[in-house]
Amino acid sequence: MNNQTASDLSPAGPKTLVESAYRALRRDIIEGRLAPGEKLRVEHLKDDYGVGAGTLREALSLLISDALVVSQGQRGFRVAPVSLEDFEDITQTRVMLECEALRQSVVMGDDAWEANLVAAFHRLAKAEEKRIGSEVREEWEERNRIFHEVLIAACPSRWLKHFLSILYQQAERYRRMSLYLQPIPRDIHVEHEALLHAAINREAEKAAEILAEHIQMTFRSVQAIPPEQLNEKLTA
Amino acid sequence: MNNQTASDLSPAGPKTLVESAYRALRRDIIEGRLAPGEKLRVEHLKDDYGVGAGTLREALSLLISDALVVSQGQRGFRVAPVSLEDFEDITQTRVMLECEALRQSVVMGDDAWEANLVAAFHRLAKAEEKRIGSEVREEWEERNRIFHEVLIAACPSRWLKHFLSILYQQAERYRRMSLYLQPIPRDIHVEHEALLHAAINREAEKAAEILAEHIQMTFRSVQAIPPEQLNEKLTA
DNA sequence: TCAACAGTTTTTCTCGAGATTTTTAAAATC
DNA sequence: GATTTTAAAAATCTCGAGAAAAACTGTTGA
Repeated sequence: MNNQTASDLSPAGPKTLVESAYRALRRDIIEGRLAPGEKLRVEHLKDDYGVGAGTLREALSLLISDALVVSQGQRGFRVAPVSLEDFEDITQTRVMLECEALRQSVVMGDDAWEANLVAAFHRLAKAEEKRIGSEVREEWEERNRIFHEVLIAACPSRWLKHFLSILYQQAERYRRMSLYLQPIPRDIHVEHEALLHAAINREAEKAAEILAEHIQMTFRSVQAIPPEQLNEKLTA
Repeated sequence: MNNQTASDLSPAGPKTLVESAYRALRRDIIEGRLAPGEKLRVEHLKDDYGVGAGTLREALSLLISDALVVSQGQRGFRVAPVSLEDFEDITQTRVMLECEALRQSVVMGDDAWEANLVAAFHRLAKAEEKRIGSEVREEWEERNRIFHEVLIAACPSRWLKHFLSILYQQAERYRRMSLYLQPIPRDIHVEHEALLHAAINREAEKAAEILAEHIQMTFRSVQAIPPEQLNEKLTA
């Protein structure tokens, strides 16, 4: 392991208080319990998360890696703001990087990779069947992330995968805001299935095209939300 | 400003002790005074940098954003290790991102961008003339960075530019190791000049090709160093 | 000679309190 | 009434000391 950042810090369970505070905060930001642009007052938050002030500051510093928190010297920390322009940028950049990673992965993946991919798809499909409930929602999110991860797992570039993990997190934050109001009906299952088959059949270019469409569709579904409803959420 | 990370934290002077410690540490890692893989003992370093333990820990946490420091829970911090494979990955990823950013920049840049580019090139050329000295070396590094920054300044993607600033820092670290031993004679000035002209003439594709070659050349010059000499530096 | 173990030392992690700076609110001046 | 000044309040930033974990050392036993 050569380059490591906060987002993939110790795959196992959290060993320190800093790390569990980091995870709890990250979750609360991505899932919107801490609103975009909101001020993060250390003195208040340390009680909420049950840690000391220094510990919480350290956790917030780690969240800067993920661009989920911003800070300006002597003026404390804030939840990173959101905007439609930012989400468009995230989407475009992600399309570029993830498609390239997928092409490489499809070319280089071995049998074990194929097996992992089929397994990940199966787990995701199971979660998609009962996608209405709110507690299965978390399960679906997790499995969707893993499916995308496994798709590009055979890509040899650590840096590409590192940047993608950051972009995925960012996109998840926007996606969660949109799911309440989802206007465009998408059969995500069909998209994932097409992606799986193109990958297994080693059709790199076709897989990349499907993936690009898949990622951009999520942006469009947010874009299509009437601005009035969005502004409640997007307080950039 | 939407997404901000440690690398571009407060463009002005350092306002807090955390930030000056962060900058001093970053400099010492990039310039090799803190060796790759070296353990970063907070109790020792706090004296060297004249800050408290908590403050130093926070600075180290920020350096994780830049992938210049790694940490494993309960086992402290280390300088990020280096390897030829890592540098190759950095190079490839950088070629991909920086060429795309340059294409967009060349297409979208206005007159002010052209003017900045010519100015940045001129300052760099001045520093290249007297490139032998060791104190002008720092000046050259700075101006080289700015030239590359201005080249892609007109690219509208904040995320692309953000990732590139990280990769540039990483590459600089490797480049500094190689300059002592530089075996392949390169006329860097000529490369920069060709880059400038292609950009000004709005030849996006040609500029991208020159840039790719330019970036890859640096990797090859490190690659060409005999492994024995390298291993003194690359202690991965 | 090597491996396992126990005690010691070092280091990391964590917290609470004090000094600066920013923010807020009220009073004073134009 | 609006702007500036002044004072109080809140928040950030910083440090040093104490608990928990890891690393080291010398010893014991096979």
